Amino acid sequence: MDKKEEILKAALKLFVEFGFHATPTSKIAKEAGVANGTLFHYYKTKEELILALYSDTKKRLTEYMYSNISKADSLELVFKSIYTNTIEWSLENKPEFYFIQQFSTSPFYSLISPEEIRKQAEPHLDFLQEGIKAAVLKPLPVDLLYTLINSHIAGINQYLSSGEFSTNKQKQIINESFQLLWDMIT
Amino acid sequence: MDKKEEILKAALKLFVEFGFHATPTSKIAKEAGVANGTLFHYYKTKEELILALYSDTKKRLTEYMYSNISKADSLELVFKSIYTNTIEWSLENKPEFYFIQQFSTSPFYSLISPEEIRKQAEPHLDFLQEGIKAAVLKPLPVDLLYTLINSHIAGINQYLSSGEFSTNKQKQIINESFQLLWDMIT
DNA sequence: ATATTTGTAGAGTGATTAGTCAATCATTAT
DNA sequence: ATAATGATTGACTAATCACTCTACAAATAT
Repeated sequence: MDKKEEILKAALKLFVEFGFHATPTSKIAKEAGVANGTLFHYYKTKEELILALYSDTKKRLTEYMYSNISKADSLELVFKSIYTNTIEWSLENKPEFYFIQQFSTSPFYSLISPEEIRKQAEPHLDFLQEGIKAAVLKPLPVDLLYTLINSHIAGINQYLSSGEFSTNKQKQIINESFQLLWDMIT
Repeated sequence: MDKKEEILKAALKLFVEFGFHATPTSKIAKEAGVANGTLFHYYKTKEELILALYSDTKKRLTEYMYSNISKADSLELVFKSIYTNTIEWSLENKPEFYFIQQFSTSPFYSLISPEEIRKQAEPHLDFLQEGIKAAVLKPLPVDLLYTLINSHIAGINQYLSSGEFSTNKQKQIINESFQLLWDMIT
């Protein structure tokens, strides 16, 4: 058991349920099964813990997004895989996905340096730029494209999370919503 | 000067800057120019104040969305007016719009009763249902349509807020993004 | 005029919080 | 074996917080 990870896991759970400031570090430590002081041994401040949790979670999402991609496929198929991966991850890791959104619309987000934001978005922007160069995607500003795709995914996640859908129905909605998105940006 | 309004105004400003729990009621009272006790005279608890601020802000947005609509216009033009109104409002009331998103992705959101959520979405859903019946909009589930449109608007707001665009460029992006959205859902 | 309600103030309170600290325990290096 | 470093603990503290309370002022009703 890695205590550092246990602390992150506990923090995620409690932040999602109660919010950042309504979650005392003492409760995080308790939930993680460590002493109060141990938490501050690994993270100098509560803020540092929050930022670390965001970076960690975002990193895990990005890794999953680009997993199981066969480079041989057409750009559309690669794009669809990334899209499907993202929504799958968001549904299989609801607290994590919710946390990312909660964090992004909180004052903590402004504590992330512009460099790190750019660095995190870079692979995605590069991929989109490729699609534009290949004349597959519409020649829109990549930032705009990126934002639209992100919002679309957030919306689909919200829709699928709020209702009760069978696995098949879910897959169908994901496919259909991909087609909507794809038609919009190509 | 209505002190009740001053308190809401102060709370909005501080919540957006610091977050709900990192904003003490004492600071809200100070910013509003009233005494500590006065705040609790109007709002029994801090939670009540937060919920009131959300309802109030959401209500003002909805009112603006449906303003200056000429019923004689085609469904597309009406839809476009609502779309444009919404984005205009979001840009002219950035803190308010940001607050709505901050609130929606916070644990406080679950304190809003399902009835009020339904009631708030109802006019929009009715309007979309109309569009489907008239065979203008694709026959998708209205909830899905609604969520997709909302996300799209949130995305455009984020894009327009993050960069520096001239008024004309802004208008152009709003028009283009409307076309993207319209093509997607019709 | 008098009584009653409502608005306003700000000092006060008990509970809670982030972070510290001195003391052990575990692990590794020499 | 010994030293040194890092991990872990939980009691402790100074500050802060949401909210209360009492007093008084203003407005309204009778």
